[in-house]
Amino acid sequence: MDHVEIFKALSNKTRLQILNWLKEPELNFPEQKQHAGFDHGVCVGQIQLKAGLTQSTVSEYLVILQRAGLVKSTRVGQWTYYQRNEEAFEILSQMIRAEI
Amino acid sequence: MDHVEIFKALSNKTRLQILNWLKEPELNFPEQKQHAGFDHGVCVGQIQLKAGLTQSTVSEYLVILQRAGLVKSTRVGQWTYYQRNEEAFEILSQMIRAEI
DNA sequence: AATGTATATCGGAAATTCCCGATATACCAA
DNA sequence: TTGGTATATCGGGAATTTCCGATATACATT
Repeated sequence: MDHVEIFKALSNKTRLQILNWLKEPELNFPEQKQHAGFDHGVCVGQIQLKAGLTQSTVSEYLVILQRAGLVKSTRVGQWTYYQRNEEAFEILSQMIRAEI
Repeated sequence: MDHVEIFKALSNKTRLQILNWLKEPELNFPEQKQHAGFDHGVCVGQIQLKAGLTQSTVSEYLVILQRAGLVKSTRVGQWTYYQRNEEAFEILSQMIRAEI
């Protein structure tokens, strides 16, 4: 786990917002409820709508978060669902308390 | 407290090292012991020697860490001593657990 | 006052990040 | 197979960060 890579992933307002939105998918992405549940997280299109940036930028941001280990992705049909990796935040919290 | 500013400050290998060195000044900066104690932290020159970067770069990095609230500085004579702001790390750890 | 030392600030070249539009890939439906 | 939708990747202009050398500022000593 590369500390610098994690902090870089967190050094962007939009990426922090995405992580925050993914804490409560039902609340922040109500539109997805009709098409799919939230079992595997939220699909890129929904996140893009809320972020107000282009599809390519949001897709790239999600890859950055995933490479840092902060989110996990699941492919279902033509959709990719992203969800938080809560374990990573717990480890990061401990790491800041003990290692940094 | 600006989250993005804090994470940007932590997104650099040298700055993470400096923060880590400042956890144990006696161990990491033994040379300073003769001239001054560690009551107010470690002076810029000592940190620069260990970092192996130029004086201007290290001074700038310390300002970045200070603006993020991660270190505190004390001016004594012609020296500026920097020490960790432990409270900030505790708050950051909690913030990652609860807010992010 | 003049000189020396410690730190801060300035100006800039190179590298990286931000965010875009265009295009490629993957899957689904008719 | 053809066309439509969802996501990923590519290429790049603009902004930011990295790190440097030069210079400015602050303090101490003589």
